[in-house]
Amino acid sequence: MKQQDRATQTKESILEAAEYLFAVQGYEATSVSMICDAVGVSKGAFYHHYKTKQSVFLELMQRWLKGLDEQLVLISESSNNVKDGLLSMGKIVGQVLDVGGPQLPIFLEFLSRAIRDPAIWDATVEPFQRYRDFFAVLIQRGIDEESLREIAPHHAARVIIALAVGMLVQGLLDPGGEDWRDVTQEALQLLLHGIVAR
Amino acid sequence: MKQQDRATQTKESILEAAEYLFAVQGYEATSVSMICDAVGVSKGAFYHHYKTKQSVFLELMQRWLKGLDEQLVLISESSNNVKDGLLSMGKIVGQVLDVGGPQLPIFLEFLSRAIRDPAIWDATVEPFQRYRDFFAVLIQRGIDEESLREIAPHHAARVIIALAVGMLVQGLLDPGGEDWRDVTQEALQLLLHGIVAR
DNA sequence: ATTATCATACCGACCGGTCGGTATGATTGT
DNA sequence: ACAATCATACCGACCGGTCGGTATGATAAT
Repeated sequence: MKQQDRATQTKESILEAAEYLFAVQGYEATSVSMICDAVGVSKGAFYHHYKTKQSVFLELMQRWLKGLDEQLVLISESSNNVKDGLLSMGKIVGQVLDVGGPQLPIFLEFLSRAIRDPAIWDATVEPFQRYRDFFAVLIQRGIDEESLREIAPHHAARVIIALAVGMLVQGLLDPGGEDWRDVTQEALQLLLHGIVAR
Repeated sequence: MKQQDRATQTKESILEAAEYLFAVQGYEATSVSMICDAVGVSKGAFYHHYKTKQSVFLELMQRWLKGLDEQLVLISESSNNVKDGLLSMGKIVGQVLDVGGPQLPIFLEFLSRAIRDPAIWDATVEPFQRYRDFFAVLIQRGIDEESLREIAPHHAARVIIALAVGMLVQGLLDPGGEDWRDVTQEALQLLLHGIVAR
């Protein structure tokens, strides 16, 4: 293998090990040495590829958010009907929950660190607002095509986000409890049609 | 002042300082020494009243949850109408958001530590399930009195919790952005009546 | 006098990060 | 083709500092 290839391979391995360890043990509880041991490289190698421990965390987060982005645009493009689009949005939550028992707690790690760390905050909040705008546009489209009631798109978008985040957190705290894909799907149904009697 | 009074005073001060510092800086970033300095007592005093640093955290969390409990039963008793009860539930979120800019991030701290720490997990998840049951009962009551559609109470309860948690998280990540009491209130309205056109 | 309440001094482990050095390709001059 | 030169990738010992927690003694209330 070429030198450069092996280098990127090393860098990638560090990232993967860090992702796993951060998820299982948390950011603070995971030392740089542990990551190095897991990969089988030295601390020198680590600091050759990454400036700080935090920079690894940040790159991890940006990948995660990028993945969300891609799934969102995929759904928005593949569904012409707004209502169905919203419903299949629920599948994203299911997918996120599916990928990882162990992979998932890193989501909370992202959030809790975002509050304190300005660099992390920038990388977190900005996409969050983008997601909100995304849903707001989607809902406005639904209103225009008269498949949705005349509601405030921004507020409804916040509700959608809240639902997704809340489901993720619950799925996190009660792992074996339910099939959260179904629950999220039904949650969207409830939101769509209301729970009050007619 | 009597000796015992001064002792409980000290113990309480430690708890308050810890709450503040945990919220502002996070659990790990807050050292025992910092707490002691903030209170103006020695480490000996700290470890006289609390077995470990974690035990302080745990007691803090139990108080927090107990406060939620009390507000919930208060609302359930004060409102005869189920629909209004749900709406005023939204006020809890508002209140939680109100009490603290700086006090609030500790909520995420609770969550993220609950995943890793079994002792914290026990103290977190059990109340969570109790809240869910609480709402499930409330919703069932609504169905019985025919003010709500015939929906699955358990699932709807999860939706309510998700909404609350999601709103808290959003309020956390976007502090100056909105009046989250209004948004939560409107979110409940949307959930109640649905967003789909009739 | 005894016990609860605190203060002081200290321990051992561990942390993120640095640094001098090496081993091994890649590049260039001839 | 081959050697000289340079750049990249990596090693592992080490540093200053911090952490949670402890051992022991002083003080003061009962």
